[in-house]
Amino acid sequence: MARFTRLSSEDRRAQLMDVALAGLAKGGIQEFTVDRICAAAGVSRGLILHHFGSMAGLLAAVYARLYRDTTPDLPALPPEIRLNALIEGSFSPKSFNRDTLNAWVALWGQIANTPALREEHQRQYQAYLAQVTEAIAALGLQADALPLARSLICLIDGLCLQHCLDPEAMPAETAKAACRAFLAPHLG
Amino acid sequence: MARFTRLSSEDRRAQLMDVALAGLAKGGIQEFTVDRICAAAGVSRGLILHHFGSMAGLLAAVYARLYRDTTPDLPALPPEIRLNALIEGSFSPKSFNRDTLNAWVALWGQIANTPALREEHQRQYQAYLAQVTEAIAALGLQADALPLARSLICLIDGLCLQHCLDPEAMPAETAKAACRAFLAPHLG
DNA sequence: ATCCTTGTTGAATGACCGTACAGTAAGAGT
DNA sequence: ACTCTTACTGTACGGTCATTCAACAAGGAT
Repeated sequence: MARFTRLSSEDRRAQLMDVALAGLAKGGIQEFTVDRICAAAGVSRGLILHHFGSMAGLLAAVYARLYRDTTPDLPALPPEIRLNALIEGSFSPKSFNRDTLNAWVALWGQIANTPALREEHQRQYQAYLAQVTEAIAALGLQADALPLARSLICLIDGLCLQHCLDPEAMPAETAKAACRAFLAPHLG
Repeated sequence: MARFTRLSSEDRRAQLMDVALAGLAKGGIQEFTVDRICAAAGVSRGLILHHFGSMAGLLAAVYARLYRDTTPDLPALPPEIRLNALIEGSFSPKSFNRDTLNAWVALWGQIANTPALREEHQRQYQAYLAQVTEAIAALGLQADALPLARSLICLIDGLCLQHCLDPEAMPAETAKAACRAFLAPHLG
């Protein structure tokens, strides 16, 4: 009779990241503690450090997971629908809901003061920016794609922040319309 | 020989808010503790609760102070220069620097999980939105001022977030240009 | 000079924090 | 059936946390 189930390192890591992410979504960074995460996952207190080295390591891993789960894989799509997929994906119920955005904002608040998280952010953002820039450049416009991509990302982030702090003031359709209105002058 | 100086309630509150804000700017929400704030202010540990009731009360007061210190008083300006003043003010060195933005992002991360801060945010944002909407409406355009104001605020917030997380990737001039490019199509 | 309001102190409390680590056991490989 | 790797447990540790509260004193009022 096994006293505990022994998972592969990969599976256990995934479980702990999921549980930690759910905590961040529900209660912000205050929920991100060894006790609460291990209790919610049903494992002992020592397991997080075994798999992630430190709480900062888990935080960085959670950030990467959130990025991967909520940003579309643009290069896999035909060039002409990438921008639309970005907008639809960013404001789809899976990404654009209070819980998920709560986790985003909670993580943003830690980036400046957590070196491991900071490095992970640099990595993820750089890849994300490159994808959006490529999606714009692929349309073959005269405009400079890079600053346009930066601005679009900033607008999306701002809209997400707004929805998180005040959901009824920024519904998904309004947010999509704002992005399209922003892009329209540049797309002719 | 006085063992301590006795300030008016107003002065002591202002001092504690300033010290707390400086801590948020320097080290994020981790610096927002009774011990650190009181030590930095040179007062005893009991004083914060005497003046603010709780740490959440101080947090809400700090948020209001940050809002007041970094947003321009638009109604006091002539209508035709208000939007420009908003952009210049939002990205002036006083507001658009890593420390100040670090405090903003740290506070955003707490809004969803701190009722007192949440209420303060609703108050401040509503007043801010009204001012920006009025600044747009005063120009007498055909466009609907309210959604435009919301989008502009989101863009500004997103640009601030970006600068906070990655300053060199989003200098002030780039941010201003993004705002002007956003507004241009609507201003004719 | 005395009183009174209230700003201020600082110790006490009980809960929670992340990390270290020595020991346990699961389950695949042989 | 045995070994070996390593996932896993759970206590212990030194700090830090917000809050409470009874006592103290500063300084204006009278």
